[in-house]
Amino acid sequence: MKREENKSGCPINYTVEILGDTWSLLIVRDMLALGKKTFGEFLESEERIGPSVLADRLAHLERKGILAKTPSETDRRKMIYSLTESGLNLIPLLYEVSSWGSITSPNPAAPDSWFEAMKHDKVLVQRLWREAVEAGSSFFLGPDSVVAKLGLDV
Amino acid sequence: MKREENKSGCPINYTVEILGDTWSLLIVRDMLALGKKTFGEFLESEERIGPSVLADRLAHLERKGILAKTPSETDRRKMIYSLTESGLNLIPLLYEVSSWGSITSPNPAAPDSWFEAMKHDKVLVQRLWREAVEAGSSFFLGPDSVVAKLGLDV
DNA sequence: AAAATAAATTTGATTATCAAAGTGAAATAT
DNA sequence: ATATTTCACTTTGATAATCAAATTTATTTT
Repeated sequence: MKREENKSGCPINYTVEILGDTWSLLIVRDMLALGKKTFGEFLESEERIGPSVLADRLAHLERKGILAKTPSETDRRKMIYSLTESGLNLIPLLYEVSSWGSITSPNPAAPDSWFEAMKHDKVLVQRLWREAVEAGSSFFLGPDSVVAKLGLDV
Repeated sequence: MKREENKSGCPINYTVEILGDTWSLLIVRDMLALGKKTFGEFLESEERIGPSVLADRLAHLERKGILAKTPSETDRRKMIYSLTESGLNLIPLLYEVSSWGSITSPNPAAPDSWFEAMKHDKVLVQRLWREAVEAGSSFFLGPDSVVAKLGLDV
């Protein structure tokens, strides 16, 4: 994938040039859905991304303004990755990516609470998702998670 | 991109493994937004896809059940590509891809009618978009286009 | 002081992508 | 009827991305 080009000004092409690869959206998913924040946590993803590709994708997403990197205050080896405003704005997109995969895949594997959440109004779920992340939680985890607010996974 | 793998059952990963590349969503865009149907029309896209990559992506999307290929009845050289039900179901995803690109890109280039449409209720626009394609039109073109139904581009 | 942990980087092989040229069948023009 | 054009690809050879595995450097824990 010859990245960094500017093949056209089409907004769809813009998004695809930033996120159209195998790993970028999975990293964003790990942040938005599971609250992952460190290199080591991303390395442990279900899909087994390698460290060289991970480092490359994180640098790419940082340069494109999707996420930011700050040193941990408690452990100076660690870097903390967090989403920018543009990264948070990916919630509706990620919701539709997950939704299409859920209805199209012959055997989608996700927590039951995801499939339960899909039965609710999508605008509501997407708003709760943003509020969860802004409060330091994520879709599935934390006291302000979508799962907690909707009373799923009880 | 080592395609055809099954790295996990995650619905997001499922979608990304099918559509996570530079060209697949642009082909779907050309079909849904502009009503393109033939190899030659896709070749003329703004982003200048080459014939070898186009042939590969079309075969990929056909094998994944996003589109179908039938010989033209009027010209036996031509193949007509059309979207399947799964392909039509990409409308909400493509809408969000375009929406994120529109608010994130520093200089998005699209017809004014797209930006006008974004001001309307997204569920309405997505429903009109599907109806347009089902009626043989597309987002921008044809008597049943979204643009026509919303009275944009007058 | 030694061992473990964290965030990457390096290496060398495999795979995808690219632009440019070429192919064969069917339609159109002469 | 013949020549030319159109159309949907395929082939080719170079460039670029991706991969798993091993290594490096700095920090933290034992």
